[in-house]
Amino acid sequence: MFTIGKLASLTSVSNDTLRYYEQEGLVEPAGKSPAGYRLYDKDSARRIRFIKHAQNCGFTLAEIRDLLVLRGRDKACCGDVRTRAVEKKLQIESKIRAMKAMSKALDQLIADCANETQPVNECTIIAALERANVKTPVH
Amino acid sequence: MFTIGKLASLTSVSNDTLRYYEQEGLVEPAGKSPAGYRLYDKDSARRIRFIKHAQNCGFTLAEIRDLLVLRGRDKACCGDVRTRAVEKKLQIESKIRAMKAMSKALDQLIADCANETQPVNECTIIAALERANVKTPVH
DNA sequence: CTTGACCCTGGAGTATACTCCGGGGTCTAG
DNA sequence: CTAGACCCCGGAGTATACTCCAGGGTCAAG
Repeated sequence: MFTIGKLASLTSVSNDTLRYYEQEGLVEPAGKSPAGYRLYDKDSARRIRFIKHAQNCGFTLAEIRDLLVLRGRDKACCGDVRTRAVEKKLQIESKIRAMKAMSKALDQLIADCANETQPVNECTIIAALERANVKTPVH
Repeated sequence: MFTIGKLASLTSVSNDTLRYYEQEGLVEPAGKSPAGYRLYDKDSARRIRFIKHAQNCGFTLAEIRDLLVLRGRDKACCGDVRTRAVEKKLQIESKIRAMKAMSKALDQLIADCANETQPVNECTIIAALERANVKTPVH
């Protein structure tokens, strides 16, 4: 069990952010010291890392809360829980496709840059994106 | 040449957002009508779609402006331009890895949900993420 | 028993990316 | 020539995700 500052340095997240996450229902301290200090354990650190990964994947805190709830339900593994998981997966996959297209486009750009004799094609990136026929999800 | 409303409906973006993008230096109308109406062409629509794709990939508007500038430079294809492209690519690839890990984790979750006899493993998502050993870039 | 490093709460402030509004011009169809 | 649908600008408001105080308590070391 350690205090907030330790968790903060373990996860490269500020104390304020951790308190904010708690306020938003994303993490709960494992306990509290007599003086009212928040106390955390290794699972807390895992949870924070998960949140950061998910954020890095483009999820909002609200969505991440959903994912965590989804993970938390030990039994109620039916209907909407599964549906949400499938939804998220489709979302992620569409993002991956978009990102791969971007990556390819950048490859092209980098390649064009490599042989400096050729000027950069005006539309390298856009063309690559359009070839990839990526669908941007409508929010 | 068409007006802002048309571009808005073509790209599923609001008039306000288009004006905001202009203000932020992401798009310029191809021209203006005598009355001062913004006039756009097909390239404008492409550009907007590019912005949306890039946003969907987790780029900020500031970064997208960079990407567009990068794309725009017909000659100055050296040094920092190339460097930035390489940087972006690394960024994207790290995100793709993280997203693949998320996707796999969700697969597992969905699979667990499929045979409802088994309760959901408490740590399915987190465990998968940790197996994937994803590095979250420090901003 | 004080100093410095830590913790608490509540609330205000910031950056990003829109979104909405008021007040007013433009333009096309009837 | 007027009604309705469109456009303009400037500025205020909103949601998200922090970030930074102020004012005060806790605690281990010297």
